[in-house]
Amino acid sequence: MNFSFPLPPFRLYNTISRKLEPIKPINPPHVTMYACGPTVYNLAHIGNFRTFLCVDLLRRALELFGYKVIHTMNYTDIDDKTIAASRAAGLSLVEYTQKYIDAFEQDMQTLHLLKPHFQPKATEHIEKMIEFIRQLIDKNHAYIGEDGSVYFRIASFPDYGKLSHLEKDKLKPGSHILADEYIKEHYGDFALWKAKKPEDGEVGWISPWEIGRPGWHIECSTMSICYLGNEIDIHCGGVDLIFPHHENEIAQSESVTGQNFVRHWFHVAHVLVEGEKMSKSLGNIYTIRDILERGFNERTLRYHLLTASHYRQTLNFTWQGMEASREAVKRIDQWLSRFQSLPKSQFQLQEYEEETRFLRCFVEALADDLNITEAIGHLFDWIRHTNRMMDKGEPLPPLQRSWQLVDTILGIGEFSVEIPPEIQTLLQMRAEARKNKNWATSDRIRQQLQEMGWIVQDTPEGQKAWKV
RNA sequence: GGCGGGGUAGCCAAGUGGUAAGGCCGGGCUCUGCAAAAGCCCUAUGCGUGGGUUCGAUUCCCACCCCCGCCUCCA
Repeated sequence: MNFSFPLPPFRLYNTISRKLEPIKPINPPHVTMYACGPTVYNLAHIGNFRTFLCVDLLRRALELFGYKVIHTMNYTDIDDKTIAASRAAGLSLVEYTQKYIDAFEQDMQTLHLLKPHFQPKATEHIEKMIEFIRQLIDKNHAYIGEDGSVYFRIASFPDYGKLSHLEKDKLKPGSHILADEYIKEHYGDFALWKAKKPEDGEVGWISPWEIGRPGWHIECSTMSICYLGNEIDIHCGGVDLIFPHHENEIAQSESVTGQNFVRHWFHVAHVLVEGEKMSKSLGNIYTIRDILERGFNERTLRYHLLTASHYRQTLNFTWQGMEASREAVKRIDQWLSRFQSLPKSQFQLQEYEEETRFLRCFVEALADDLNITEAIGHLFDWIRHTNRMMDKGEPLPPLQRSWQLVDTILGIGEFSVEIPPEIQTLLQMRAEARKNKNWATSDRIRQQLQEMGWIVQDTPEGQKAWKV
């Protein structure tokens, strides 16, 4: 994308420094980005997708700024939950998780998420994890517990706690301390390899230690290094992963490589539903499909999860909020439909100061820690401004061009309706009736179309129809 | 207890040391056979509370009150 103005530095909040910092890629223009993906034991919910949507926004913004992003997102397809759920379903682990991987990919498409370049599965990298753990043991960062599991020794890593800003000496066992905790040297030590237990059923891999399976954190370290290198530019995830997951990843990775693991830590705040945390007992865990069933389309959902608040701000999901977003998307659609139906001859202003100003503001907002909320504000200013020009019949700048740029970021797609033949026929009949000022027939057809799920509007350019 | 985030109009939400973007809702007008859309106008002397610094603070400092998250496997 070429801009007629200089691009500002791209600044992003870095969890580890707690400051806004310019992106400094290791090998510009490439940016290596790893995102902790879903645990595939059920359908992902809107909270999960809010995070992935923000990661997607980050990627799109970086690409707009000319960076070549290499995006990796893993699938956690082995852990307590996947094992338990697959056994309960009477399926093998792979059969079971594949079902939810497929569902997740479908949902990603629904929400117009760009496909990551790599989507590795934990179960396909067991060998590499074993090698990784072996190195940790060799370097005396890990030890074998009495139960045969392998644990990371946090005392061996002086920087432990640098991401979450927790002091390892102050870590105290919580109420949910596990029965086998006494096996570990320090309650902060965490499992790299888990020895097989009866409840694991058939699941287990042969290793230099007991038969078993990898701990959770090791997969991300292994796959991040495997696909993107010892040090990467950006590592993403939900805020809940800061501790212990990402803290542990740092400890493992830096202990093995002796290098800095991640330059920029990007964390997305959580979603609440009607002011409350999503939970099974409240029955307020919504999946993408749940939202669509409520009659909201996927573009509204994407728009809402992306723009209702800044990514570092908790998003309180409400139906009222969804309705507001639906109206906002409709307003954008009306504007698109309006200028797209104008003759080419009306777009005469190749150079238009106001357009440049708008694009500049939009881009600068994004460069300022992905301030999408502000960027959208500029978009609506631009919409109002150009609607006014259209009202007056003034020459217009090439609106399609600026919209395309904006939609590179928003990803809510073009407003395009495929009108089925039967609807087309009714519209023609109505147009005919209107020509003869046969209002009764005109209104009857409009009513009929509405019952069929189509809204029709009369504009100076003729009828316009779209699906509810 | 430790660490962090937040309290801005009916709802959502940016933001700045000089006097409050934007969206939704609501009201008025214009346009229109009607409807819808669109445009224009209106809608916070006010930014949790109390002090302080300042010519001036919602924005800086101090104290206090609420809400939320994390503190071992939840995005």
